[in-house]
Amino acid sequence: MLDVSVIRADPAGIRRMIADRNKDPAYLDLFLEADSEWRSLTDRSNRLKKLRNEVSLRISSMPKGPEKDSEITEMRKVSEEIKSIDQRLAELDGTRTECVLNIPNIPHASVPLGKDSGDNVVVYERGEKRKFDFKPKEHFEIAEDLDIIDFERGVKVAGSGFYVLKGDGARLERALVSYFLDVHHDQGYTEVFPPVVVNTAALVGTGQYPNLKDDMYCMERDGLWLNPTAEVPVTNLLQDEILEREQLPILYTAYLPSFRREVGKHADTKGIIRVHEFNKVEMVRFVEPSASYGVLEELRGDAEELIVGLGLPYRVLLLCTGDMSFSCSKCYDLELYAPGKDAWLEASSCSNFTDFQARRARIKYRPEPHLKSEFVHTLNGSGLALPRTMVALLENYQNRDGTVTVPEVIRPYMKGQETIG
RNA sequence: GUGGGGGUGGCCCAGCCUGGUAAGGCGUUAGACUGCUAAUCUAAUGUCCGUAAGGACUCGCGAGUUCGAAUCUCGCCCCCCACGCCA
Repeated sequence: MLDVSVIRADPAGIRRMIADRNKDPAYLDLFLEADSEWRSLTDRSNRLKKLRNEVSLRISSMPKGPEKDSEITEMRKVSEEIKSIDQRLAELDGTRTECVLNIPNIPHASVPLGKDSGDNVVVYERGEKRKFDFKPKEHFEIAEDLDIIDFERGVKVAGSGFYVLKGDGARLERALVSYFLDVHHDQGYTEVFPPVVVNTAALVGTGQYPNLKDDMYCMERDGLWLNPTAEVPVTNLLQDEILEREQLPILYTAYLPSFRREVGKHADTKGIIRVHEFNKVEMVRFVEPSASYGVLEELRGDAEELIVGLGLPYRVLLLCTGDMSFSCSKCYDLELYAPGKDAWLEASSCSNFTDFQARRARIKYRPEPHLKSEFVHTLNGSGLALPRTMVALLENYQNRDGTVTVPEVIRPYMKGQETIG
């Protein structure tokens, strides 16, 4: 969330920003209204409390008698008034909080203005698209022919949008996860394995709640949610903490299944491009504010290293204001080329959240020892999402005879196996 | 799940029975003093409102009683110990 003083200082600028991001400006208007009443009532409540504090202290040393009784009667009335004002204040504060939680982060100056995904900018494209001397198949054909993905049985045990990896498919998935984690380890990340479920406070912290609540699975009975991305549990590991400057930067990587309801999304019914549960390796960084935009480039490089290692063609997109997600100030998408489908698949999203998440989750650090603490900046990026990596890999490495060559960097994780099928 | 103990400022800890507006210590920073360091002394070290002066809030969270709640009452959360159950 934004610093309320930033909102108060330039409401018109914030209104323009919200429009650039295709978000609802109603929360801003409601905030400004509630905030101004909240401030004046806060002042009034404080004055009455001051009076009560003074008189109460005086009462304690007064002798019994009519004078004391009348003071007590008077204060009883004051207390009632305070109570009713504070009730109204609580309502107003609730409104203020709700509003400010629904106002998006401010885009960085380098982010292109744009309406939707059509206005995203292709920064560059790398890796050669392979020339096929046969018609490349789509991933689900390859996988079914090799019996490494079972779609029907996934539906049987969990429903549509779930699938089963089998045999070399399951082994390949596990190998990819290990490869990703090992590369991140060498890049300086500390591996963590957090809970798969998260509470509502954690979702508020990273910004998925309230605006994405319909996209997540909720276990109402226990007040828990299935994480939509490891970003949520990993970033919130440091919720409510004050770090010393020497502790920064902190780099975490995590492998974790992620869950999305995908309501209202156009269904890619065939295959594993859009599913309800998928594995993902995530990178999360906590850094000093002045470093964050430079670190975003590094983070993107960390994800690209995986793609280059796998030998897959890809491109880098800089998202425009209208297409960026709610919490970030700048975001790159990495898209893998899938020749069977002849399409670019988003396999990673690398974002700088500046202090937006840190303020929601109260993650601070002290720039100077024991002086005033400030919010850190948080960043995260996928490295990488498994299903789409799997799709790109199967389609790029397929052979005329229906087999799939295992990329060299993956072979050590599959006991040296060179082909599947 | 049951029983017991606990949650107090950046950290530690007193106060709770017996209500009167958070004591003390540590760490750190600044100043003073001192050849230097250490020690010592003084001050600062949470959030909010306010241009400021100033004020309010803050004792796990929420509600209640009271002129007044860290303190009393009720509900909830979390941690520790023991027992129970269990992959």
